[in-house]
Amino acid sequence: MNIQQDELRNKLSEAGLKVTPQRVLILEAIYTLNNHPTAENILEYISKSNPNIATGTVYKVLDTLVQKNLIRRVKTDRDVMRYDGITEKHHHLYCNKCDIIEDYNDAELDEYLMGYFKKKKLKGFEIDDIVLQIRGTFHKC
Amino acid sequence: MNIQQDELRNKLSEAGLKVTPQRVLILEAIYTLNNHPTAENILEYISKSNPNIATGTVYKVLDTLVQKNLIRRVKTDRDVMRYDGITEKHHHLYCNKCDIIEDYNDAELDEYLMGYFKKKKLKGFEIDDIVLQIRGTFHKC
DNA sequence: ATCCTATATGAGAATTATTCTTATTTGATA
DNA sequence: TATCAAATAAGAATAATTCTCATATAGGAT
Ligand SMILES: [Mn+2]
Ligand SMILES: [Mn+2]
Ligand SMILES: [Zn+2]
Ligand SMILES: [Zn+2]
Repeated sequence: MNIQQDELRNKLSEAGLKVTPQRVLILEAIYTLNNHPTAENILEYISKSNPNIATGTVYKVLDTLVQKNLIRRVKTDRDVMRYDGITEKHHHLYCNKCDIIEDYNDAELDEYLMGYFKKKKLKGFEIDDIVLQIRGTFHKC
Repeated sequence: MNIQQDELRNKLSEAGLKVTPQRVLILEAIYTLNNHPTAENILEYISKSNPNIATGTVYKVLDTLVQKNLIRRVKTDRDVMRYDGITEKHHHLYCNKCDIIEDYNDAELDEYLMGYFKKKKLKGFEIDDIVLQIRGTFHKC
């Protein structure tokens, strides 16, 4: 995991952020814990190896990372925030039966949508980004 | 507004819910306050005419209405819940500059997407519903 | 029309997620 | 190695939501 550590450190300093152990740990946790962890998930994971990290620090760092586009917030209809380490365009499958949010990549569809909205301009609105929230149920659930 | 009141009462009893003044008021508030109000928005609106409604009741009723599919929760990346009185399929424009979430209807696109995912089965996942979250900026913002 | 009872509400305490405050520590730069 | 703006720890504070329970009420039964 040391090689990744260097990547993480680079990401942070490229974003103009001081490289602190807490920030590295939090980024690492987000990449390791897939399925769009909550602040609490992250805190819990880190606490195992590093029980002295402060709750407030986790929230503060998460905000900073979002601000610098190193991570993203995930839209949900729950009152707990979830975070996404993948900043490249992708969509989400939301399960009705459990709280898994799975990534869904579809370059073909993205291309279609890009073309579709290039033609069909929405009056009064400049589109930055389109994410599909696909609700449904995993067979395993 | 009395004609609508009857509709609201019908909706409630058709859903198997007792028709209480609070439930009618809350449904009415959601339809009146467009832009996907929060519980607080709803409470504030109702309190003008009905200052004795309890906060807990608003949350309780909102949950009940969601359960019975009379309203929907709206996915956001904020920690306040928002509600949608429109239960028919539609998409959302999220503004980067303000907290407006505007409805977007597009039957043509819906049809395309339905066809697209009918062919392209997602392995292990049964799709119920697809909502586009279109992020961007309103020109006025 | 009145009664009955399961259900809903009001009031406010409790909980949960998140933010804020402040003293202390630390990463990066010179 | 010294400097200092920025970051963290600790825990108090706040905001959103949920819970508890005593009282009220909608709607079916009488
Ligand atoms: Mn994702
Ligand atoms: Mn809507
Ligand atoms: Zn599931
Ligand atoms: Zn706006």
